Amino acid sequence: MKRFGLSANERIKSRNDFELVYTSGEVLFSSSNRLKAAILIRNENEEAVLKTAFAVSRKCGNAVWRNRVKRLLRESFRLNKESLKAEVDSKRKFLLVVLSPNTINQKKNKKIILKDIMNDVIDLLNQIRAKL
RNA sequence: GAUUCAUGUUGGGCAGUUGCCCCGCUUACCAGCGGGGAGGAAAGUCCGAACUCCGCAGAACAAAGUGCCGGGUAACUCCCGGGGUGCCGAUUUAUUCGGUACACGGAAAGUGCCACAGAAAAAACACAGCCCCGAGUUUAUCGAGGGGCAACGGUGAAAAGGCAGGGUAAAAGCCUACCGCUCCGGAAGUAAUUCCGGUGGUCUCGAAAGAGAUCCCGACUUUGUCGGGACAGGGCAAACCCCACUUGGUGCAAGGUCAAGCAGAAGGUUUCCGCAGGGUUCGCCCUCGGACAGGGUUGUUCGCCCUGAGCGCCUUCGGGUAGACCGCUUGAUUGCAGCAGUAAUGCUGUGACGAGAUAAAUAACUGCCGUCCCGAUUUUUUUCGGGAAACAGAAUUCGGCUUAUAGACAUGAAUCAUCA
RNA sequence: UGCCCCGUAGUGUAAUUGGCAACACGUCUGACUCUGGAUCAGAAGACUUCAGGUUCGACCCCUGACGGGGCAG
Repeated sequence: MKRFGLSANERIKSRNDFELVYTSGEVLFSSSNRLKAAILIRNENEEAVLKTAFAVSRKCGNAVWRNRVKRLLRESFRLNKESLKAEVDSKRKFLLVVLSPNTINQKKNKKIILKDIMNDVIDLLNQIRAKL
């Protein structure tokens, strides 16, 4: 397994998993309120599972902007997921995460770069780790 | 030379690290190596097709669309060429040239509408008015009444061909010349269309269309033939409509293959014993007793209690959900050259092809170079620091149209400045 | 991917054979009141989303953009 990779079986791909997260999960907000994360935690599981997805609503901006935000979210998650992964592996949790933008949109943040996203992602990951 | 606008082309490059998607190979479920990975609009979804399934003997109607003519094309609400009309500019004084815009069939098939104003808004019930006759009487520049007329007046977006002359009681295409319109004939052109010539009367038959006779005019093959308007009824069809032409519906989540789970159907299995009792359609069923199996009862054994069902299990079948795969990218493709054509485009030769995802990849960061801007330094060149780089993301595939686009380059127009 | 609807004062709605853009709330000014509210009187506020076209004349008809909303699988 690559250290900073994010391959297909680490991502949420089925519709059932999404409905699980949105119906029975809970929602966390970053400290600056710019991002939000919907998560689902289950304790008893044979093997540790950590799956992620990145969702951006159509109301935030056009297709180019939405794709860019998703790529930046994925990039910052990919670079900072190591400690969360170790926690999940040691405690044998089942964890689903969906990261989304909360207050940022294309009108306010036309040009968006990685530094704008990274700190909020790290903050959200720390919150999730505290919940485990 | 600068700025602005319009049109067209282009839409930064190289290297490294960390990642993602597809293909191939090595491996064996973890990886490694190699190759490839957004656009001119991928957008809007406004048209046209390919392809798919469904429907369909044929015809007609309905509905929708198109609408000067010819060509191109697989097809088109597209493109090219030509014509007409309007506007602008130049030339010039009645034409020619250039640019530009145009949904540009039919208003004489019918229906409808044209507010306000105006007498009247469509084959005029004529307001003010003009002219003639004129009872009457106050004899006048009066006038009941009857008749003729539509020139002139104001309104309006639009008022029933224009102008001039004749004509008349006053008038009128009532007549004439020119123009315009319509129609007819001839010529040019594939056609739209253009050019040239002509565009009178009387009588008879007929509902009309039209036919015939005669006079006149013109032409010619010259005594015969041919041709010869009704000056009418404005606009709107992006109002209904008429005419001509076109169109079956559906859309890759089309459609097809495999197929968990759940539900369904069919079949099999569905404990054994009793000279016990009863019933029987002779397959079997019910009751009782015993064994056997499973469960419960307290931790174990015995004992006791419950159960032995059409339940469960197994096999097969059809349809088919989740899911997987195919459709899925080489095609009405495109660069260059030649030929045909005014052009759109076509043909031939030769070369190229390098996305195929499906909660949806094509990215992030760093450095250097190139472009532009700002600041410092410098006579300038240079150097240093900071900043900017658009519109926008494939989703079955093509042909168009429309819209969005920083900077650079090219062409054209306008304005300003400088020089000659 | 395909399809449908809407756009009018600050806000919510009217206005159709095509003929003066209307109403309510809100805003402003004045009156009443010690002040405010309520009430009364009056006023302002629209290039009818934008750009073209048809027409004498367009919120209305046509074409193209832009924005918003919705539906189906």
